[in-house]
Amino acid sequence: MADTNIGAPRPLTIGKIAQGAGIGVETVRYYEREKLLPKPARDPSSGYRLYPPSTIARLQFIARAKRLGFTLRETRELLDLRRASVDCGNVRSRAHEKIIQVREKIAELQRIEGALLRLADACPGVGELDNCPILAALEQGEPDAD
Amino acid sequence: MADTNIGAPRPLTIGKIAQGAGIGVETVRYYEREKLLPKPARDPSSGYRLYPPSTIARLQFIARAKRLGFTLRETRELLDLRRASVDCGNVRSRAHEKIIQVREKIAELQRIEGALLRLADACPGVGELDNCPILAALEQGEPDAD
DNA sequence: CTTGACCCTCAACCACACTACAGGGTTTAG
DNA sequence: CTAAACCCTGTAGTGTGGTTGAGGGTCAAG
Repeated sequence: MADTNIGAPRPLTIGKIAQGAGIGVETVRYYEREKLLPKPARDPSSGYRLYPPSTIARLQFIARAKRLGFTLRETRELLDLRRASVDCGNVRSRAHEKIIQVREKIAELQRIEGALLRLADACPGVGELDNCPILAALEQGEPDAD
Repeated sequence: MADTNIGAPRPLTIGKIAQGAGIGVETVRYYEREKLLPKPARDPSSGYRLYPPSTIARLQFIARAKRLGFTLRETRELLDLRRASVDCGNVRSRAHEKIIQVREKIAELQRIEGALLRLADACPGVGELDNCPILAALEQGEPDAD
């Protein structure tokens, strides 16, 4: 009875999508102001915002990007890649920039992961941890070639 | 003449380590207040802070962690793992928590990377990008099992 | 021995990303 | 029909992570 009716978009109110994404209603309105969400349709009589269910996924994406150290501005740029379908070459090069960014983050996390693993492994059995060469790895990355 | 004299720690002033790490002098003092850096030695006559060169690596680690979405508090916890050498079991379990955190971040970044790659690939040749299933991937992750 | 670059403390200020009212209208369950 | 639960706009406040400035002392070159 629910999945036979695919023609209807069954729009959700702001409270529903906020709850679905695990964030506050105020935050959703904030993201709209900051252009991370497009302006939604409105109920003509009440003025209530009406969202397609896919908005929940979009909000979850924003939350994930945030946890990964992307600013809202950067996250908006990621989301805008899909909208800029007019100029494909541009999208490609922007996407590649973002891919490089993402790969750098992954590499840095992997270095931290390795250091933490070695740290956890080395711990029981040694008394002097303070000048352990393993820990130096935690504090050293590739030299910045900026 | 430089590497034969390993006995001398040749301490650096705050300006030098800030420049070495690519951050501001004020930020270094801020990190000291926030206990991400231990209180450094001081020149007895001038009161100037004197840092061991390894401080630069520590600051670079902080910068990296920040870019990866760790808060200063979380970064301090990472750095404190080495200091807590007293209680090894504790260090191990804390390190494992952090490893799990780091692996989640890596997995999320890899999903984003994959989505971006497919986006860049799919771009030239199609006219309608808006309801492309590839883009749905960018907006969808594993359901939160929180 | 001065002048400019550097350092000190302390306090105020800033941007970002929310979060919480105030003061109102709407919807819905009983 | 009323009361709770929801929604609206707008403005103000919060926490984090710095940044800037005032008012001063210190060091290195000429």
